[in-house]
Amino acid sequence: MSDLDLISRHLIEDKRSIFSSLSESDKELLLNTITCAAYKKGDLIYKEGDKPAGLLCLSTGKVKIFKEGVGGREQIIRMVKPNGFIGYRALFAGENYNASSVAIEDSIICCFEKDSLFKVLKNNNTLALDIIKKMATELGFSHTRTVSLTQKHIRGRLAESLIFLKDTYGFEDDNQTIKVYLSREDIANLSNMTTSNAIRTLSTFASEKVIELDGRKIKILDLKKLERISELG
Amino acid sequence: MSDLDLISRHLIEDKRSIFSSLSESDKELLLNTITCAAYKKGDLIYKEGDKPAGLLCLSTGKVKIFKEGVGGREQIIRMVKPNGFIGYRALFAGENYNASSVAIEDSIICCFEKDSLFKVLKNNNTLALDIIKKMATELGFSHTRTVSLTQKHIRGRLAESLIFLKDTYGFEDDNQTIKVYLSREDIANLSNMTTSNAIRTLSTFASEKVIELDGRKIKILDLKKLERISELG
DNA sequence: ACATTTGTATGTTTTTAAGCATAATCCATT
DNA sequence: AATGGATTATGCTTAAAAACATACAAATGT
Repeated sequence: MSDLDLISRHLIEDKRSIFSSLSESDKELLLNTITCAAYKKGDLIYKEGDKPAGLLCLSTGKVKIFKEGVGGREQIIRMVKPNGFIGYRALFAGENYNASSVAIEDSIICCFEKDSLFKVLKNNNTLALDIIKKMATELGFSHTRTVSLTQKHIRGRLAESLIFLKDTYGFEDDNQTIKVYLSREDIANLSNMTTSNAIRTLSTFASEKVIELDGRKIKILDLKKLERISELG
Repeated sequence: MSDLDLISRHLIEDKRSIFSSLSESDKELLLNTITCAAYKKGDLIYKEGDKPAGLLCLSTGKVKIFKEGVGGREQIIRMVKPNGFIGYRALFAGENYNASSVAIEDSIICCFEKDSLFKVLKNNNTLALDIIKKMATELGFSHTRTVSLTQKHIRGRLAESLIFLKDTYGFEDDNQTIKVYLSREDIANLSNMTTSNAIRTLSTFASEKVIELDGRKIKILDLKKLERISELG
């Protein structure tokens, strides 16, 4: 059995996978039509307007999903971690992608082929209900985010983003360093601000001993304070 | 048969309803546990933190859905028109509401009881897939809106909101007047700006002959121009 | 019919964050 | 090791929108 076989099998068999409770034959159907690919850091996975070929699932690595707005300025709308889905919204809406996706680390991504997936989906109500639940949760997240990004001030937005990154990717072994290494530009695009302001505000947080900076490494020194900054707006 | 019976039956039987293709017995199950209620303009339907009792569906009237943000400032995240669902996100996510809902016109709202609905949903895959599609579309809308609200300037945001209201509620018989009558404050809360700025910018649009104002009545005189303002940001 | 509140309108000031400029630093590649 | 390009850092200026202030009109309740 090849490495990629193992990888795709794991995506389905893992007990946290929404596919884990499928019948063996359904699992086989999905496995037989899955394709996996490796992406280098910075590689484009898909861009706005592309047609989804299936359901993408991140096996290893990290991925950002963003929309291009006014004057090409990008807004990151989601960060994906291993075992997370990529671009499922467009697939299920029957639309082309209206966001773009780029690997921010070397990544392996598997694609569940569309027709097989829908075939399985038609006969598995639990799966459909799981997807409904997943999307409803994501929609709630999106609404919350809209309000934060529009109403909070720069400090609040940046603090929220740092907490979001911590919640998504967790800490390194030191229990302080956020386990993702973004450029200042990406942090800005996540937090709806200019790169200069992201840099400036990060420095301010560092001088206030809320965080510690070392290149792209961000240590959270005082989570309580960061949460207070986030809530204050 | 009572008026309310007729109303709820119509919600299910109407060919555009997602329930129209259900079996007669499933329809009966839903109908037997439905409850309808009348709301006056300004009435609260539910508020953030409330627990959903079922799937709300607007029969007649108009409803706004909004979140409270920094300092109680509200952001309208959705406007509902007849036959539209209200509060389905929280229900399907298995969460309490994280937005509030208020009737902006006298409205009749029916509630499909939760357990019956899920019973029907478990045995109707097409229905589940329809809901997935609906939510995926809504999620796309939310992302687009996030980018508009954060990146566009005031004029662009207001123009977009006016077009959105036109697309949602349509025109009066004159083919110009937007068929919804919101306070300046609601328009502001829809467009992420202060009430003063909504008033000011509406006046500017009127002086530029893009729209015509008469109290809460808004006539779109030059849709092309409005679209251009919206796209420019 | 009157008072009271709520909503609309518009001018002025202040705050916030974007925009722009420049320098230093870090990387990648030759 | 040298070069060029991207990234990070920081100061300064400008633009955008919020905040504030006031006036007036419309709706609501007594």
